[in-house]
This record gives sequence, C-alpha cells and structure tokens, in this order.
Amino acid sequence: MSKPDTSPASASNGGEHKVSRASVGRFSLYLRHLERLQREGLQTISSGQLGDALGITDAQVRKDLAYLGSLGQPGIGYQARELVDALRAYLGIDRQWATVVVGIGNLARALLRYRGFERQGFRFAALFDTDPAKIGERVDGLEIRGLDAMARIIKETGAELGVIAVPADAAQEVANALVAAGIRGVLNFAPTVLRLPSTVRLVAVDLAVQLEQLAFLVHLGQDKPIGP
Amino acid sequence: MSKPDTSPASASNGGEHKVSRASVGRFSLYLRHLERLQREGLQTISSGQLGDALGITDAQVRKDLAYLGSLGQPGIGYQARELVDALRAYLGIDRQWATVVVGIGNLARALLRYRGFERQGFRFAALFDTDPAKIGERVDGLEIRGLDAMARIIKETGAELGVIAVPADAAQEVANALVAAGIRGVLNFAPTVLRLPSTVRLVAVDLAVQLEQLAFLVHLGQDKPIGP
DNA sequence: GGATGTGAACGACTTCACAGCG
DNA sequence: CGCTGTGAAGTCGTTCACATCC
Repeated sequence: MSKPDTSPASASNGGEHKVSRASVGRFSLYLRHLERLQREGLQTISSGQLGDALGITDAQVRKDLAYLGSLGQPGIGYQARELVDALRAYLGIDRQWATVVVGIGNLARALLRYRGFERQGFRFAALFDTDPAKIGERVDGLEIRGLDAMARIIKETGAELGVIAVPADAAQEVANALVAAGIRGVLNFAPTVLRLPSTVRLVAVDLAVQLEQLAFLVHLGQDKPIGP
Repeated sequence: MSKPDTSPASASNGGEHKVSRASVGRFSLYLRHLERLQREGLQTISSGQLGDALGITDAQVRKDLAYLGSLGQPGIGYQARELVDALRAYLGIDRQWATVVVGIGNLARALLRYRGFERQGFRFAALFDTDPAKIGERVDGLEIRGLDAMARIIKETGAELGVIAVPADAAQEVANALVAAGIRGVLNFAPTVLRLPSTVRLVAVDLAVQLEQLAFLVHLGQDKPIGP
C-alpha cells in the first residue's frame, strides 16, 4: 500500500535522458526569450545575459544549455539562431501537435484565444463539451462537439494531446475517454488528481493550489525580505 | 553578472521554516482531498490511504504531515478534522485574503467563476482593466475599474494579493503598479518573467510552458511506459 | 579579457527501514 | 498487529570554481 503505479500528481516521469526535469521548464523560457531577442535583431547572447533576463544564474544557464550540445563559443556566447533551433528540436516542438480541448468554458476560451500556442506548433483540432446548449456553437472557427464524437474525431484528426478544462467531478471520466481514444498526453486544469496509465503523459495545472501557495508565501514571509 | 537579486522565475523563496517547498503544493492537495472525505463522513485516514488517493508514497505523506506536529496516532491514522484545521492554519488560509484581478478576459472570468476559491478563504475585492469598453461592466457582482483607480481601491479594500491576467507586454507595468499600491503577493498568468522587489511574493503560472512541457514528455517518452 | 563547459561540493528532496506506540 | 515518526541512505538539482578556448 504505497508506491504509486499510475501517474501521480503533477507531471509524469519521462525516460532516461540526462536532463533534469526542472530544466525542461526553463528551456521553454529560454526559447521564448530568445525568439523575442531574435525579432529585435540580436544574434549573440551570453549565459549571463540570458540568466539576468530570466532570473537564473549564469552557471545554471550553461548547465542547461550544455544538454543541447556544445553550442557556445568561449569568449563570445551563443548564436541565438542556433539555440532556438536546438531548443525547438529538443522540446519536440519542431513539428505540429494536434490538440483537442474538452470543456469549453472561459478557461478553454482563454487558451484558444492565446495566439502563442500555434506559434509553438500547437494546433487545436477539435473541441468537446457535454452541454447541449454549447454543442454546435463555433469558437475560434471550430465547432463544439459532443463527447460521443470524441473517439472518432481524435482518430480522424490524429490528435495526440488533450486539454481537460471540465469541473473536477467530470475530469477522471473525460480523461479515461481521452485515453481510450488514443491520446498520448493530457494537460489537466481540473482541480483533482487524475490517474492515468503510465503510457500517457500528464501535466497538471491546479489553479487552486497555486493561489494557496501564494497565500502561504505571503503568510510566511510577512515582512522580511528574502535573500541570505 | 549572475546571482539574481529580484524574485526569479516561478516562485519566490520564503523564510527559513523547515518545510520543503515542494511539500507546500502537496499540502493544498491533502487539504482538498481531506475536505472531500470529511463531507463524505470519513473521520480517520492513514498515510497510505491519503497517498494512494493522490499518487504519493505513504512515507512522503508522513514526512509532510510531521511538519504540522505529531497529529497521527500509531495503529490508527490521522483525524481528518484535526488535519484539516492544522493544514488551513499552516497554509495561512484560516483567514480571508482580499484579492484583486487585473485584466478581465476569459482567464480572469474563469477564475472568478470558480467557487472553490472563496471556500478556501479568497475573496475577490476588485477588478481592473484598461479597456474602456469593459470599464463599468459588472462581472460576478463586481464592477470593472480603470487602472487609475487601482492604488486607491487596493488601499481601501486592504487587498493583499493580485492576479495578473493581462497580455505579456503589459504585465511588468501592471506588476509595478500593484507593488506600488502595496500588494504583497502576485499570481502571474502572463507569459513573461516578472521582476519584483524581494518583499513581494510571486507565483507564476505559465500556460505556454506547461503545454510545451507536455509535448516534451510525449515526444521523449514515445512508446515506452515509465517505471523502473 | 571574456565566456564556455564541467568536475566537485553542496544542498534539497525523497525513499528506506525500523523502533516504538496504541 | 497496524500505523506513525524519524534517522540514515539515496537521489536529484544547483552552485562553485576553474581549466580551457577564442
């Protein structure tokens, strides 16, 4: 009665690559910042500059980037272009990811409206909801469908990622249906802990937990500043 | 040119309590699950049961709960009631937290609609937006105000937490205004890294990063399951 | 000089394993 | 006997410091 066998809490374990899990989150930040700098015409950047912009130490940046290979030039820094390409390839977003969304409330609409996703290779392929009043409605050019159409449409579109934005009490059921339809990764916004087979990857974003974490930090910190 | 001095990436450091940062997130999960069990009439629970429900090992649960004091009874388990009280006190949500939201788009509306927050002691005290078309509109019983009213209203309401749900290019400016108005903690949803003075706590929820993390895990894991 | 890449030290978190209590 | 609390061991992630290269 202990070792969890299905994917636990917040993100499921990966293979045996040598990257620290934490660094993957930073890769996304590096990438976004670099793309911005590139648009501004910058071509070269050092670990110190990158770190300063993101609130990370230079050593950490170098350790992270070393996973991508020896891209840096001593005395110079990194070529933004090269880094961007390497990061996109490493993260697996050098291709399209067809994504479906279940539960088309305000949260889903916020996601659908955010244009940053397509730029990073995510393409919304279908929307689902149980509410008969919503079915048939078009959001962002996509028609909302009933859950009964899910298995078929996921197969037709070849969607691999699913976003769950339904109330907590419906989330596990929706997750099961997504898994049954062949989805390979789930992004869960419902305030509940999902159990998935270990072949399906899970990332959970629990807004209630985040807000409580903030309250805790403020509660704890009271007046004192941080630092050593 | 290295050690970041303002609050970095995803969550700002706290004081010197002995709790691991990671465990704080789990505390919220414990609390929510326990409250549910309580509503179902359960009174006693063991570390193994709690862990199983949340995908955590029993040892981890005991280590976490030990920070709250010696609440467990060997051979029996924990009293749900006692745990809930201790968790709420520990997290600092045994009181009200007046919270303001800036940027009233779909994301903000999703938060405002979620009833779980008030149950945990969060009370939305005011809403702000720059869009003249939205100012004056009522959402969830609250009137949307312009940013110019922010400093005054935050002081009047005594709000301590601020949620940023504006586009990336406006986020830092909004954060500065919140800090100037005396806010003590910021929950940032904008896809950018904020810099805040070290007296102000920060929790960042970067949806683009989460989705990319999921793609990475699927990309990486390809077919193989997890396990050792 | 300026910046990278990296072993080694350090620190944080998790799991093990078991004594001890109800 | 079942379950807690906790040192000890183990694992993971970050920082330091420096040899190395342009």
